[in-house]
Amino acid sequence: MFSLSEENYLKAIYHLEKQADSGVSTNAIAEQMDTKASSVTDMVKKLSDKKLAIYRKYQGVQLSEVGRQTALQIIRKHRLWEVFLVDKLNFSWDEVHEVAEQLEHIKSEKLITELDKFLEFPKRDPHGDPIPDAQGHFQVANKTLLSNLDIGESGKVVGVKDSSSEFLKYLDKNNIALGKLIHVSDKESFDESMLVEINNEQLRISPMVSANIYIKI
Amino acid sequence: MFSLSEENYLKAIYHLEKQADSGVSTNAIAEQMDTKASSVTDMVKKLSDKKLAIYRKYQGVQLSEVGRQTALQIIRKHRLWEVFLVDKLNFSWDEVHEVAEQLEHIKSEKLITELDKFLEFPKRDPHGDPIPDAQGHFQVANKTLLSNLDIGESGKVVGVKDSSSEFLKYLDKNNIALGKLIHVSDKESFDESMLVEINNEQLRISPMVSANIYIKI
DNA sequence: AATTATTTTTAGGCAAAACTAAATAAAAAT
DNA sequence: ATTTTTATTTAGTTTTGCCTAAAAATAATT
Repeated sequence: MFSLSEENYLKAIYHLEKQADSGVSTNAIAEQMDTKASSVTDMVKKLSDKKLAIYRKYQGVQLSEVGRQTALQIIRKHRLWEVFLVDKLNFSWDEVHEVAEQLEHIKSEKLITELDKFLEFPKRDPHGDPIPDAQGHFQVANKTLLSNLDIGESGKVVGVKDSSSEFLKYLDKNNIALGKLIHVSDKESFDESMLVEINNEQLRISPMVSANIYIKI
Repeated sequence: MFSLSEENYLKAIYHLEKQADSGVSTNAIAEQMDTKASSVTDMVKKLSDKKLAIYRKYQGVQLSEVGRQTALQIIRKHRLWEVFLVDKLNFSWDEVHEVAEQLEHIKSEKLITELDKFLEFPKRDPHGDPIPDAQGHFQVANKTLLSNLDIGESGKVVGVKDSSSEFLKYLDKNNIALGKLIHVSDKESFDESMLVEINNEQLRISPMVSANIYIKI
């Protein structure tokens, strides 16, 4: 159907579209994919020819409906495999990304249908991200970043924005995990650091950290 | 490490080496891989440069020790995934090949170690073929083709030589499966067809069939 | 508004892995 | 021992996806 490279571009554009509201820029894609802008231009033309994206020179790209659906199905596979790795194969949440990055490209309708069933239709991946269903539908959680909470507020950890291995390991080390209750005890105005209570302990966290933890109040 | 294409060549050469005792011919590889002889020559040179194979012009190829080990690890992955698909995801033995063909190229040491553990260290795949361990060791079963049995002999079905979907479906339809006892009641000398007893029923099978079922006496 | 800086695109190339067609070597047949 | 057939290799192309360097368009500054 689509090449590995095409699939990766669709995924990257999908993720970038969530942030930027206008068209996604060539440079943004190049950075995300760790490639050169000229390579992006080439591929974006190809996606446009295949009706997977809408592209106007110098104006950036958007996914077409078909492109969006395709991207969602790749994300679906990625996240289901992540659940598999963590729930069944003893991977930790900071180890799954690379492998899921490969597994998401395996082509088999039955494989993914059965995997979904085998995992009992999980709704979220190990990082708290929603898993689209076969129709591309998924629940958008109403969550905010921990950095948005005011002193005295509390909520439950429901996701992470940065899911890099380094950040996840930091969270593990400090016993911050999905589902945990977190309370904002104090906020330092000059550096935006926070004093939070979690696991009945006080912990000081930098704005880098609080801006990457999703909370549901 | 190695490209998808390189891995597929190593696997093909490995399988062909089992039959042909001298070097594997360019044409044999081309046929197996459904490609052209000239493409094979190109790749075989590359494998030779990388010390994965020993190649002398016009004399065919053999795998080096490294090449053999690499091939065995790909086969290990292929067969473990087949077990996973059948045991955990409700695939039937005629549906697994294509998907395992893709999954075998996923690169992750941990993935395969944990998958093996999760499946409780299976020794054979759904077609009765042995699964090499992490060191490339595997049990060679002493089995013969059903076509080699004489009238009056019996044995247990332990494998298939042809594992094409068509053949496996034929076996399913006739209730022939791994582990079943089979008895040779009669053999027609002029067309080599056989009358066998299986599941307490008499069944006439052609030499095409009896030459593709492995039996342990 | 003109200049400068940044972003994006074009043009031309490269490597991998395939192909076709032609040339050469090996094997088989006369 | 030639000739014919078959197998293999070489040479030259193609496609995909990337690259660099130069050109063109857009955005930012003065």
